[in-house]
Amino acid sequence: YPRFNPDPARIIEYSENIDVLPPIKVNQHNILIDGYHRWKAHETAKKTEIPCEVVQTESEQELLMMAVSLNATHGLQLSPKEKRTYAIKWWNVLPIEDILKSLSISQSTFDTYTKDKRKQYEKELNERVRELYMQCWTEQAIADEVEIDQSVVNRKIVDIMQSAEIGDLHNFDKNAPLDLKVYKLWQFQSATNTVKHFGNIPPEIIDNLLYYFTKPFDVIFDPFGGCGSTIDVCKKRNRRYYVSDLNPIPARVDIRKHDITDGLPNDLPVPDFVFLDPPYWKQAEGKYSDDDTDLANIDLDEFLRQIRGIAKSVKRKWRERKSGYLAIIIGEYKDNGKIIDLPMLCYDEIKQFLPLVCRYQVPYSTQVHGGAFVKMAKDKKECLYINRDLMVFGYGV
DNA sequence: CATGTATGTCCCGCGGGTGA
DNA sequence: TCACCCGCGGGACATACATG
Repeated sequence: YPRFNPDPARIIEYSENIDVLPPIKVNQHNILIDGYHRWKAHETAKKTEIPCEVVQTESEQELLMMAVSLNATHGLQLSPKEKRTYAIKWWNVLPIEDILKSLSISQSTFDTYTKDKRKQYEKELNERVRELYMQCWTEQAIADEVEIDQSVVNRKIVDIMQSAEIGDLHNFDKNAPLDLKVYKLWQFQSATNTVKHFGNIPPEIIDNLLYYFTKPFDVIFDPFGGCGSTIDVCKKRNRRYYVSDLNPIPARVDIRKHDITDGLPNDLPVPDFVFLDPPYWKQAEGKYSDDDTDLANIDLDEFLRQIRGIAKSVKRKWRERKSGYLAIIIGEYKDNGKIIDLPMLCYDEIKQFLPLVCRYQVPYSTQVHGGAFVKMAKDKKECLYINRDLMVFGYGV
């Protein structure tokens, strides 16, 4: 029943004239549609029977509609407040003509009732478009998702970029503090990401890379997404991101599932910045997955071949425009006491396609060598590595 | 050639204003 | 609150353009 506040005086008035009241209206399940006051009047007059008209209703919605429209045309009209509530509730759910008719209000009244709701809806729509655009969805895919035309999406995106560029381009530090590194030694406190995932790196590394090598709305590609810290930083810094992983963790729906050993994803836009934080060879064996195609589980030659393949296909993407950066963070690896200089080996592969731009030292924030291993190293007169190399290849714009 | 993006044009509907 | 008018923004559609 649609009315919020019944009128007691009306009930008493009706109860004194029980015999002349028209029948009330219920549906097939004895749900009251029309005649609440008449019904209450019968109760007040201690009657056990009441004349009824039974109608069929298909849905909850139809039932409510019928109740409201009957109410609006006779007896006590719904108050404007009640009408407003129903107008807002039905907007974008029912055809406008039906709403206008049931509430017996004009288009302009309906418009003023629903103004706030429509504004809110528009705002949410734009936010959703922006979100999907930042996740590197194509305009057509966004259009399908939010059920508007591609051209509309295109114009919305132009708006978004124009309105954002003023502040964000030059004030990197505006929204969130940046732990900026001015020397080529990038040491940070610890990995702060709360989601536990082996091999996750401090997000400050990506933050600094974005500062030095990218601008707002650049496309950042991270095929070893892990726990998604790249996404968090990109969101903060207004960068578009395409983050994938062989086995995305369920908690992060915005990490795409993709096996980078199959090549670059075919829906990847031309990236401006590629970030590689690969699980390297047997150091992390089995810690990511048992999948044979996981880079953590393959042998050294195959690992290097994959790195080479990524560099090659990334360069192909940049064939036309000759701009973009590829960064890789990687440390040495010890195999039965024998040191494998992975950074050098990776450098050898990547430099065949892209020139080295810059190289940083990134110390591990946690203890990486056990006591026994340190002793063994001392005995064998060997020094132990304690940092990763962060190498940036590519071309400036 | 296929896919994705931008643009020109038409037109609906919304907002705002006014008077009843 | 409603009817009416009017101006304009934004959405739909078709199509041109860009890119790999």
